[in-house]
Amino acid sequence: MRARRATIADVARAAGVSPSTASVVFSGRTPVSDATRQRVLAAAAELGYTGPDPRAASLRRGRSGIVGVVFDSPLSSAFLDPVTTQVMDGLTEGVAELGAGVLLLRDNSKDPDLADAQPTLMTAPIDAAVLIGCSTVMRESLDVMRARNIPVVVIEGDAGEGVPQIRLDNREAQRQAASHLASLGHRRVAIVTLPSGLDSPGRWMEHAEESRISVDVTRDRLSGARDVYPDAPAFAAAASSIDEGFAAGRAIFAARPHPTAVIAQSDLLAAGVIRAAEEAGLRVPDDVSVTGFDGVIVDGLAPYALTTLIQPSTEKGRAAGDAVAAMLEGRDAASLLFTCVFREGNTTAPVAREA
Amino acid sequence: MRARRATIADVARAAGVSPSTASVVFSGRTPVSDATRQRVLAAAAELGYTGPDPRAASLRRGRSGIVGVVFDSPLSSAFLDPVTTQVMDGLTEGVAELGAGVLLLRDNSKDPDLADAQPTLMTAPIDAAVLIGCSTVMRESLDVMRARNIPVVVIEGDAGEGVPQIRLDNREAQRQAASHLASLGHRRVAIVTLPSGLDSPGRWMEHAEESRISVDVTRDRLSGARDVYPDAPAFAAAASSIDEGFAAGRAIFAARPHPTAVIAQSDLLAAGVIRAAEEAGLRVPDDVSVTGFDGVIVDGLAPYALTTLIQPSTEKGRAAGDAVAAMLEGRDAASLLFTCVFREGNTTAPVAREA
DNA sequence: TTGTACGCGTTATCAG
DNA sequence: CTGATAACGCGTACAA
Repeated sequence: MRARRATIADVARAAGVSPSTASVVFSGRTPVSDATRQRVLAAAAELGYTGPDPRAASLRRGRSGIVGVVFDSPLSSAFLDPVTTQVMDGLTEGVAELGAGVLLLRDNSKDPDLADAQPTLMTAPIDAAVLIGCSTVMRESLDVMRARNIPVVVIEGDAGEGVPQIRLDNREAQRQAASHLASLGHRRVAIVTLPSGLDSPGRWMEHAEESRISVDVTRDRLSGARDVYPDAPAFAAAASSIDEGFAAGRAIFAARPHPTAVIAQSDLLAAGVIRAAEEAGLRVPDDVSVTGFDGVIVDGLAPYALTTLIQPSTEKGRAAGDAVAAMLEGRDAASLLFTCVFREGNTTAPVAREA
Repeated sequence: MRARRATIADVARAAGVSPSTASVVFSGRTPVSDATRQRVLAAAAELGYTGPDPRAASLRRGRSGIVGVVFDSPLSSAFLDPVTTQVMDGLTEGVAELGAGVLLLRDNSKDPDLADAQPTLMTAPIDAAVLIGCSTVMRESLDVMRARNIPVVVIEGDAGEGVPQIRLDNREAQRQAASHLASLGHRRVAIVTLPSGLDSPGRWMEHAEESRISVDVTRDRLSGARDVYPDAPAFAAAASSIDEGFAAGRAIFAARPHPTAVIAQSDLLAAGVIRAAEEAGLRVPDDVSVTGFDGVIVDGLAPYALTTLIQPSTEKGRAAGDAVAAMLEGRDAASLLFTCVFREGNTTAPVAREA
């Protein structure tokens, strides 16, 4: 057994051709006569050569075929959210056309302990980066990206000027749902928001706090609801999950008289709210209407079909992939604003006449 | 603006030191006097040099700091499963200590169309690979891995000899749950299995088919149940989800007399079965006992606490990371067999006396 | 269609 | 603590 693995040069020598010819046989970027191809392949098989070393190829080409995806939350919790999952789906698909794969990266710019151990935007051999939900951090890393000419795209976040954003018109969409409820006659409405970024536990929010919400999505959706219901009480959930929606719902239906409608900022929250309503002996939508947001399939929610806003999450991921591809080809990518489609399910109904 | 980006050589020249010294300043692998360090850093700042190019470093070092994770299902569906999510969590943590990150790879060895576009085990610059749930495919890729001396580890799958496996004692665990039901007096029991790999739709399985189940996990858990209940009817779900469990439950509770207990091969399935039981007017656990498998938190299942087998999924991921680390350091990694912990929740109870 | 020549940007090694 | 040297393995003009 030879100490050193065979290189393409060895193969070329064995096949009696030049290294460049052998290279071309493997990359297929130039026509090669069938005879030589066979010789090269045979020599490769003989030597146990299995193709160009990706590391060397990536240095030479200046491309690694890897796109970094940066999360601002622990990966474990990120993948709990179906929307993130779908975004990843679209993204992987989008970058696949580019011949690239996706490298999971965690934003630990605020956690210096881990910063060394883990690969980062700065140390990973990536051709481009996609930031998911970055709100404020990582300015430093972003400067480095710029200095290195590494394209960056942000999904639902703001990374400063020059960084294309893929976002949703959250405010307008949420306003639609609110208007829908208003047109059904609902006046006593409660809102369940996504985490606000202010603090962790689920709780009622003061009106004055709302301007300090640091999570863009939460703030924008709330604004949309406020356009219609300026005074509705808002409960900030600790996370986007059925269980947190359930907790919020319990708090909400403890009030007397109970609200006749609840605007939830995500489908998972809405599902939890519905459970809480059932627990409180309220029928949905007869006694209380509930709207969601996202349009994801909530496992186990059947037979309800949420009235919700269907957001094109997979398309957002794809768009990010496309944007990255464009920038990699030297074109520049514009920011994109997606819109939601309102879907009326069976969880909203006209407000019951006050008996 | 200069056409070519500054390299470490430029920095060294500007700082009046040798390239190797400059390199050492950035890698920190050798002590450097404070004075020189400052000079080098200053020169770097001056030239807009932001650190070594990861691609070149990876060629030289022979390490890219990337571990590939190969899924045998679409990424979108893979991340729907909480167990996979947790495994990923442990894995990312495990490889982080190695200073590595995780590259998502899809096994498209049976789908030649995509095989070119997407990066694969063969073309991605990875230091090691972790296969999740690989059952039979990818032999070819595996040979290449071996030829390249790239460590491979498999989680809940079999990649042939020489490839360390991280698995669960599925059979023994499931037998425990079955024995628990037996000790509670249950005789009429139904089983809901994970997908069998035979075909997609959820349906009752013929006894004869069971030997042909191609998914290891499904087969092993079924064997465990069969050790106690050799003749219980088995319904193969189309996927591990609450909705599929619900469908299975409906089929199961349509029978008269209905089973007094259901063994589900996953918690999600169990949650769906419970829903179906409720729908059929059966109380859990009074009228029917249900056991799950995995010990994950099922969002929205409260107030039930499943009787289930808690599997150390995060630890499995971590173990895979550790195994990879070991192999990368030249030590060899042994296969690992994890065990589950039986947890009695409030979804199982003694069988009701036949009235 | 094939071969020649060179550099991609770094870092290990070892001597000073 | 610093510097000289020599790869790492490949792709691609360009010429033949």
